[in-house]
Amino acid sequence: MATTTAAQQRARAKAEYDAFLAACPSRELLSRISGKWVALVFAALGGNAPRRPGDDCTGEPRPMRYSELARTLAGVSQKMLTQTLRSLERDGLVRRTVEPTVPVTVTYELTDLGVSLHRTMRGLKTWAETHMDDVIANRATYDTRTG
Amino acid sequence: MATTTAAQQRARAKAEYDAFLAACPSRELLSRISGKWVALVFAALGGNAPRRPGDDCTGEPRPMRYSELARTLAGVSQKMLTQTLRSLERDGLVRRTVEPTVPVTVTYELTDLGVSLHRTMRGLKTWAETHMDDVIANRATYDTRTG
DNA sequence: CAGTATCCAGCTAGATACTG
DNA sequence: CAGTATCTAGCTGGATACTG
Repeated sequence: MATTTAAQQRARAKAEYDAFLAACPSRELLSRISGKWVALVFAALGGNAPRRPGDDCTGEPRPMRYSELARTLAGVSQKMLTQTLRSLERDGLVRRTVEPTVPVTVTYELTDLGVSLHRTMRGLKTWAETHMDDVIANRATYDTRTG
Repeated sequence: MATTTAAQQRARAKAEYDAFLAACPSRELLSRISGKWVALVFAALGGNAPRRPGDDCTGEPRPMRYSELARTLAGVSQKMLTQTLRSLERDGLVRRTVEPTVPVTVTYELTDLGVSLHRTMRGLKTWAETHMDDVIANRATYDTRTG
């Protein structure tokens, strides 16, 4: 009988790897931007969503109010919008400004860090627009081949 | 009383938006690459993981066998490794080759499409390595400010 | 060697209702 | 207007055991 079982060795490897994964900045970033509404909030605050349906996008970052974001991201629940904005604020990607009017006025805008991340994410957008058709086609082919 | 209730209007907006979201290539791509093991598989097959702990990375894409991948991605379960590889194969990002030896030899390698996506993802990696420290610091500041 | 099959915990996100 | 609070369904990923 070995001094460490296979299960123990796997548990140790897992613990080490979990630590590595948790510390890995790329993984951290991926989980950051892959939230369901994160990319949409970036697009809206980054000026890549039309102000109104049908309008052109300016491509210029601009502040937006909570209710305007809620309208632009049609379908988002209040809970998820607030949660998403809060976590982005916590990470310093979005700035939240409260004006003490009655009722209060709250605006959100991208920080410099947020703008920089938004620019990086547009590389993904470009790849997606260029190649996702191929991916979808590959899926269809695979599915018919395998029944 | 209105002819459509607020709940009905929201449901309609949600249905439309869900369709938009499902069709959005960027969202599709994000969910594709944000799987826990996807980036690691890309790094391994793309030559950005050391062949053995301590080795330098070649940066050259190369085929790897299933067991070699399992060793490189320490901590991955067989289920998740197989599932990840299958889905990448389905999307045409990874090619799976079976040699009918006894027992069988199976190798995985990036396709051209996979290499192209891997290159795009390195933009994220660069941003992460440059800026994630700031993000972590921002988090800490936010947490102390809010208690 | 390279998988399948089954079961289960934890997390993400949505629905709904309420408030300073 | 801009939230908070609570409950819950569904999905992702992990543990474990078995196989051509």
